[in-house]
Amino acid sequence: MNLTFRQLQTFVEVMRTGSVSEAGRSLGRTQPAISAMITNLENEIGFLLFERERGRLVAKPEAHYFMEEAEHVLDRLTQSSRTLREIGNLEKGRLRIACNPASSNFFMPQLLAEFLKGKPKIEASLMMRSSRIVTDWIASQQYDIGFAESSEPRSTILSEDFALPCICALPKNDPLALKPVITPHDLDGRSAALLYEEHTTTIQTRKAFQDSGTRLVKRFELQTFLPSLHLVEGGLCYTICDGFTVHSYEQSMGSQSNVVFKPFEPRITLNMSLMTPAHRPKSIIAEMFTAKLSSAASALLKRLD
Amino acid sequence: MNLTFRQLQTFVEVMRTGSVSEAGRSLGRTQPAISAMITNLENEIGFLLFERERGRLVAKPEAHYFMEEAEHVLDRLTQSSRTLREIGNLEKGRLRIACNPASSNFFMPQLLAEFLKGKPKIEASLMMRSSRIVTDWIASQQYDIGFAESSEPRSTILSEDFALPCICALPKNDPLALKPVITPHDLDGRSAALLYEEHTTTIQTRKAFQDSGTRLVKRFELQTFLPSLHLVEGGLCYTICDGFTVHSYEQSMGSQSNVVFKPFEPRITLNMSLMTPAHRPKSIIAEMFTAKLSSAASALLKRLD
DNA sequence: TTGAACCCATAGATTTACTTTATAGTTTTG
DNA sequence: CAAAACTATAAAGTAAATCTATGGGTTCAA
Repeated sequence: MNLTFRQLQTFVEVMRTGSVSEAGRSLGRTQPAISAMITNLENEIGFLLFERERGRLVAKPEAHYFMEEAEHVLDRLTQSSRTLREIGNLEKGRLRIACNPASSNFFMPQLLAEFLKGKPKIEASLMMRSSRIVTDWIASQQYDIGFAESSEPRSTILSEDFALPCICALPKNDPLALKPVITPHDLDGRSAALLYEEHTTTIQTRKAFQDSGTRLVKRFELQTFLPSLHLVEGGLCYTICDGFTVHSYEQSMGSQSNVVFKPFEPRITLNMSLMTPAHRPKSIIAEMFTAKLSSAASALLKRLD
Repeated sequence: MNLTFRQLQTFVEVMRTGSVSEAGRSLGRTQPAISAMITNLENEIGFLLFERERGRLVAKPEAHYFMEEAEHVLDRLTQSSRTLREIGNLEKGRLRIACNPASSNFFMPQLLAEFLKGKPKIEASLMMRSSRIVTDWIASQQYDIGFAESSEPRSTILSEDFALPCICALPKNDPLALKPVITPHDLDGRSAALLYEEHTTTIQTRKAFQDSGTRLVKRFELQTFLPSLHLVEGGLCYTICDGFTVHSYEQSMGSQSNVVFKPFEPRITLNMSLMTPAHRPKSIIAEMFTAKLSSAASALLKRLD
């Protein structure tokens, strides 16, 4: 016995309308089509579902029994159709994102919020971890999308890289704020806020000062750049921070900030990677968000230049 | 979007086996058939379920999502198929039977037990009530099958009638036990056990004695005949009882009984009706049992003659 | 590196299943 | 009693799924 969707649908409609002709009308088919399909169904299951009395169909008790089953099946099927349509329309799905602290303050949450607008059924998670952990999570396929500082390429990770220039932050009233570009000479001997020594920005900054024979004075050592901007605000130091932090600060402060951002030469870059697990297909929703993230990162890169 | 079971089945098999070719083998179809059906499914739902990587199919996350749905639908469908098969094999169904007291002792329960042998999923009920109530229950379609003393024909009831001759019960050692047929003259003036005056057997018995000018001496009045046979056993009376009671007594006593049964002339008949609701289709199981009951009643009728 | 054995996709022919049209027999209805 | 329901059946047409045949790609081992 091999039931088909068409048979169930036809049977249910005949039961509901109580007539072959009416079912045909309601299903947009002709009466003989319905009649033949019911006859065929009966032959297939091996017993009569209806009795033909005076030219009409009368449902046998077995038909009522079968009716419940058929309706359940059809309900499940239409539910599946709806689910598929939702997936196709990007209304439904799952999105697991991990990012590093710098991008987690404003950049990523803003992007995600915008992306999820009008998609209430998307189940999304955004986790903030160190870049090393984010990378591991992508390699182990625990997350769909990772955005963090670049590390050694791995075969298990597909990544798109962005070299984001770091920007020098100075107090608004600092005379240097009038210069279009800041160099180590401008900052010779002044108090700086830096990250821990192993961080790529710290290493690059030290090298820049060393190469130009100027003095880098570390007055503050922090885990992330964002708090350092409040120190700059207070005139306590300058800092050369990443673009995400600039973005975060501008978003949170608006125009009434007491800090100005200036390009720094030589370039100190923060290499960010947009990572996805290799050897595994991406969900449609993940592909869409990856594209959005990629273009947002490019836009930020362009703005920082 | 209009999903078919064939599509779901094909998709599920491809997911399970992880390959179009393997799914084709397992489904008894060719690889191109599967390939085309998957492509078609993808076109219909509007997004790709698989990625084609180096000549292989790799399921996208959406496919896993869809897989659960598809399996649910198919599970329900195969369950429905099984239910239908069970109904077709008379393994499943419902049977509501009502019968009068006389047939409820042995006749009906034996018949039902035999019928239900090997049909554990049949939900059967057998109720004993007066013939009047049984008839009402059938007319009101509360029961599928009724077996009771005949009453006036009703348009709401289909019935098959059986005129069962009543049989004279005598003590084994009674000289009359040697006669092949008993008549009112043989019993003139002897103690009898009868049912209540309104009962058809009582009326017919009285008339038989009256017509032959002999005396009917009612020593016992009972609701049913079965207890009267124990009085006959004790040599206290004779009785002219219905065939079901004879059947019940023989079944319960076996051969070591102290009662003999002899035909009685003129005939006293108990009219029984096998009733089913008119204007409503019978279930297959009810039809089967009706047929069995009909032939059992005919057999009993034949045996009593 | 080359051939064998896999894999999947596509095209054209074929088969199958379903539908429509046409028709006839019933029953119900006005 | 005629008209308008209803269902069933047969024949013809259509759409969908399948098969055969083929080609291109990958993997594996000799």
